[in-house]
Amino acid sequence: MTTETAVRPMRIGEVAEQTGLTPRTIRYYEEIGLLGAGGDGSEPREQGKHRCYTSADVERIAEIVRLRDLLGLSLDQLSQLVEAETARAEIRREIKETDDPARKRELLTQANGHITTQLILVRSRVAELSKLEVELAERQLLCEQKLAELAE
Amino acid sequence: MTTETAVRPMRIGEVAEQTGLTPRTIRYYEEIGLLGAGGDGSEPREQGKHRCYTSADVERIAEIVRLRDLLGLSLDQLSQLVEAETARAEIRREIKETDDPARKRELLTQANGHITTQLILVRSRVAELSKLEVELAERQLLCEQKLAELAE
DNA sequence: TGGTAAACTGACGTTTACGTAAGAAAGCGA
DNA sequence: TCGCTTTCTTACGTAAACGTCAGTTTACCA
Repeated sequence: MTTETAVRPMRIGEVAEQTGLTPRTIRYYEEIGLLGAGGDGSEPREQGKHRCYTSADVERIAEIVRLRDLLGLSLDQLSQLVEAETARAEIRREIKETDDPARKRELLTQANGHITTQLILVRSRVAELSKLEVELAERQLLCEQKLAELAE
Repeated sequence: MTTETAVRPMRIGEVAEQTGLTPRTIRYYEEIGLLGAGGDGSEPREQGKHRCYTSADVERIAEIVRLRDLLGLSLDQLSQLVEAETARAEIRREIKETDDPARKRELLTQANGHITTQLILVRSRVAELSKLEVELAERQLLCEQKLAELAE
């Protein structure tokens, strides 16, 4: 009797459905190094065999897509930003497996750095957009005032 | 003696500098209808003659670039969003020149609609990004907590 | 009224981000 | 084990957004 609630492996088609991407796009992202080579973090997959993903992989991919859409970065910039999300998966895996507290600290610090980088970018983007929003709102107000004057 | 403080006409190179675009890009935007055909709102420019822009044109172009960068839209979507920014320049010009209050009201209402459309888009984008920001911040907190546990 | 810097008009080239087609191989249920 | 669906790899195709000549033409100024 094995653990029934274990990670159900998925193939590329299902991942594509759940992320809104196409299989081709997923392969392409893997090709340019934006996604990890095997699918999940296990052994690098043998030539010709089907890719295999876990639900954790799906979450990571979905998040990359989210960053892509919201920040409008090129895939190249995106790669740098997530600094091979692959590596992060690697990190998470290693965090759970290692017992060395020094190593654990190192990994956590690294992950924290990645998050911080992303936060900085997101926040600056929010700031810029907010500024734009204010300016647009002001113009809208002006427009409405003029309309009100005309109506009196 | 002419009005010395009048609109100083600019040529494409200067506009490029001020907007951070290249002359080619400006011509391209004009080519696809994102920018108006002549430069400024005067007569449509004769074949072969230099394009001529006013500082108002520069502002409009800069704003289009801003929307492009912040929203990450395709130039096609962007065209729809600003609905030929040309038209808006046209509207402004006509607003100043017309004395017909009915026409004026119509133009103002139209301009207001454009602004509203942009505001909706910007606001939804801000909302999405803010949500992402919160999630990233939560993760960051978690990371730091774990690090703190390790350090005790 | 030359001369020169900057601009104009094609037209083809390039990069990014995938789409699409073809033939072979893998997986999985019956 | 057979058959069918889904993937795999390879490779060429494509749309968007410009870059880059090349040969002319303007616009400005000494």
